[in-house]
Amino acid sequence: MEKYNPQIIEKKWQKFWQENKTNFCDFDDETKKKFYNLVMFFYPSGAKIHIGHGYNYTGSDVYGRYKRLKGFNVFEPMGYDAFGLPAENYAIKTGQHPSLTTRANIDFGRIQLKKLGLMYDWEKEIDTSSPEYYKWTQWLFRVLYQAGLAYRKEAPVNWCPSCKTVLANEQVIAGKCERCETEVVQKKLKQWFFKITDYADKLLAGHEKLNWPEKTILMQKNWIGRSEGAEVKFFVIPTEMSEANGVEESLKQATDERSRDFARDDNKLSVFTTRPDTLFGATFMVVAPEHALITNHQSLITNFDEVKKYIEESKNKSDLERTDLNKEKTGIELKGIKAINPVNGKEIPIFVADYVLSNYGTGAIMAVPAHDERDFEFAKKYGLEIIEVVKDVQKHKSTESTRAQKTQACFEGEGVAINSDEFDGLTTAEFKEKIIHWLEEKGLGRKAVNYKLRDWLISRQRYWGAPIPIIYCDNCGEVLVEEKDLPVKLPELENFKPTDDGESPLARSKEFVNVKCPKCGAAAKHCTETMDTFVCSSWYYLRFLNPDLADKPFDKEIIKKWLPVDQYCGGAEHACMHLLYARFITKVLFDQGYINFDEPFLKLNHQGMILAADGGKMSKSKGNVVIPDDYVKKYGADVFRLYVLFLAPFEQGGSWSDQGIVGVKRFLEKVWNLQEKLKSQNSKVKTESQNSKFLVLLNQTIKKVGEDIENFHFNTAISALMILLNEFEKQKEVSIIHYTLYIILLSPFAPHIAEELWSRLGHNKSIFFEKWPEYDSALIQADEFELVVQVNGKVRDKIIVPADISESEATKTAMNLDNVKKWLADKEQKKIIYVKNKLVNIVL
RNA sequence: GCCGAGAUGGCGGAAUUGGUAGACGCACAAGACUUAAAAUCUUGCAGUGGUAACACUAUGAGGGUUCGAUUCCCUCUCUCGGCACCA
Repeated sequence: MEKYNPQIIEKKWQKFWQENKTNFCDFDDETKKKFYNLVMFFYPSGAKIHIGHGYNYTGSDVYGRYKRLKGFNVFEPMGYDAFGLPAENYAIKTGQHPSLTTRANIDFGRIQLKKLGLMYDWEKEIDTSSPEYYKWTQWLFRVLYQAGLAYRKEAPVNWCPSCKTVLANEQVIAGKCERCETEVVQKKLKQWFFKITDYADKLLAGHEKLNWPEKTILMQKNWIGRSEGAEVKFFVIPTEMSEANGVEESLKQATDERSRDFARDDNKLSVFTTRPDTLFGATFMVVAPEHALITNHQSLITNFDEVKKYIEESKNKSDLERTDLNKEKTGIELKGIKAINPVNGKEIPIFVADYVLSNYGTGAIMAVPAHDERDFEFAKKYGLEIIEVVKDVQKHKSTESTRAQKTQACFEGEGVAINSDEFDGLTTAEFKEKIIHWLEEKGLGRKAVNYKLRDWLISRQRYWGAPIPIIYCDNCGEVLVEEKDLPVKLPELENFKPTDDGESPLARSKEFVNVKCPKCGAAAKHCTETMDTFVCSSWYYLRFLNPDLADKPFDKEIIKKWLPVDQYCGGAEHACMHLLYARFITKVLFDQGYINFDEPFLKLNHQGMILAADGGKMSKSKGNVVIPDDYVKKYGADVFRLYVLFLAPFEQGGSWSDQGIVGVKRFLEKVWNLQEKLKSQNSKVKTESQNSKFLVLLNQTIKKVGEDIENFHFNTAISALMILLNEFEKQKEVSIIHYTLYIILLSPFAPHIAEELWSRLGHNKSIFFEKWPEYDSALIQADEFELVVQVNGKVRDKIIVPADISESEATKTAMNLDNVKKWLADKEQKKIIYVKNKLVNIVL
């Protein structure tokens, strides 16, 4: 018999699949249940398909092939997320136009993917950078705009004063431009946002429906960061006013003056707090450097120069730096103005400090140093008053709790109110409810919900993206491009590098920019920004079902039948961004009546990361990047597929090893050689009952492999297949029936060799038209088992006993073992623990 | 810093409604085959002691609950993913 030669058989079967359209998915097939098996599509940035893709796609493909054998009509598509910064950078680096490099990368990627033997339906390919696709990304922008969910406001961007370009966060290394190492500054630009915050509660509620990893849902929940509390308004008064008239009088005056106009905020400082019960402990206030209060009160602030300098300095710090608890907090008092604590009329100082962020809550806080660690630190540094208002009533009996000691000076937990006038003695929960009521009555505050989630900034001052379909007209303002005028085509620019005034490269094309207003016909300017690539990828799963539709984004009937996605597979790093954006867009399309479901991905699985052999990350600079092609060439795709899935639990990932891969190579060679042991059709089939141990293992393996694939536990499924193979090897002859079952079990993992062995049994059709085997539940239980005998919880002996042994019989047998008697001696037995089918534990 | 996950032999890993720690594979060692090597096959393989039977130790560190803890609880250390313009 010839040797196993993957190079020949893999080419043969890949050709066969293509010619016979084996993987074509007929959406109208009514005979089977649909199964939409989606994997995060490929980003053709210039880096080739690497091990990470190979890992992700193989795992998902094994699952898809298994589902197909289980009788589903499986749809498994692949496409290209082709817009974005890395693709643009690659083009700049190679000096070619991104449309050319992207096309080349896609073509190469497709060849690489086909070599891995993935079950993709190549007739449904999509490319987000094609006008046929981004026409509908622009259509999506229209949907959001018309629903009042797209708006423009000022927001800061990273700006390199030397390169005169906007930089992505990735291009800023330690506060400096990655190219010229100039200090990066923040520059404000008017930019487009999607109002994802309007959907915060819907996004939270939707989690109930999802069969997703717990941790992913938890991360999204924390990212959305819903918290309940109160909005409280503090009056701001000039210090001289309180000095002249006294606090009470000036407060009264201020209240009288403003009472008719509560909404006017310029003389009030509004804060959000989850702990309104600590209001009596608020001894100072802090505003973010960006807060409007500062500019509004510029004339009153006596140390404005100093304040201005501080604001300038904080501009260049990232949120991460600003909120780092380990860094010493800085701040400046706003001299000349004071705030009045609404609950007790006390006059308290106002600071500006960058540990308060402008984009969370109201951009200002009431500081309660006795009960918040950050405020506590700040108060100690600047010598501010600390008033304890919550007593810890929980008995901390453990003396070793270092946390309790650490927070002794600053108790952040819940307890009972003290130093809070008539509220003393209330529990935190009671106090919260009462004080909110009190504040509402006095018009000083109200119940409020706050979210960490921020609106989605979609503007990019970049060339390689979908242009935002908006025209600015002097007469009409923002005008949405009509649907009939879509797509707004990306102009073929020769120079697509960012311009030196912060505008998008699209501003270079006069033809693109100078347009007529669709409403009034006057000369107008086209928006030159492109959309965040996440917008393209937020709806791609819809387009796969109708990649060629020219007059609409998707076909309602097919959508109805095929969505939502049944299984989605991709990296956990997408938990808070792509996965949240796709859910948001889906909910918007649902609310606007375009689709009939409001969650895109019912079930989700993540793959881990494949690390280099030394356990470190793979990187180009280290030269340790593993490219699947090299291994496919050397060992074949089946070996590659098996090895990536065998080396670690799928959701965890692990390190690649050039040595380890030979193990699965040997495994497939053994499977191949099994052909020689096949019983000839004529030989008398011996009764299988003689071999009952083998039959038990066979049935156990069918059960385990199926269940493991269902749970994405591919490594243990492969291990079970290896164990069964080792048993086949011990046999003189292998029954064709068992062999047939085995090939089917192996086929999702190693489709090429399975097809070849299958056809050698005389079959004409692909093995993937077969049925996944059922196991015989009567045959998965062996008739004897190994009983573990413990004394005081330590294993002292093991014996083989019949499966139906009684407790008393088992105990009696166990106690009579020499090695057990030795330990029992003449000691008294306190109790005996018996675990059925497992163990006996004698406790002395 | 904040949010999330993880740590088991020389290596990748297995085992969790609390019940035999180390399945399966790699590496390594010995043997068979061979003129020889490779490949293949057989056997061994957590550590310490012992010819062995067996005993003790061991799942990042320390403590706790339990007849029994890799699994549950507390504290700590380290590693990884995300932190909103990489996608």
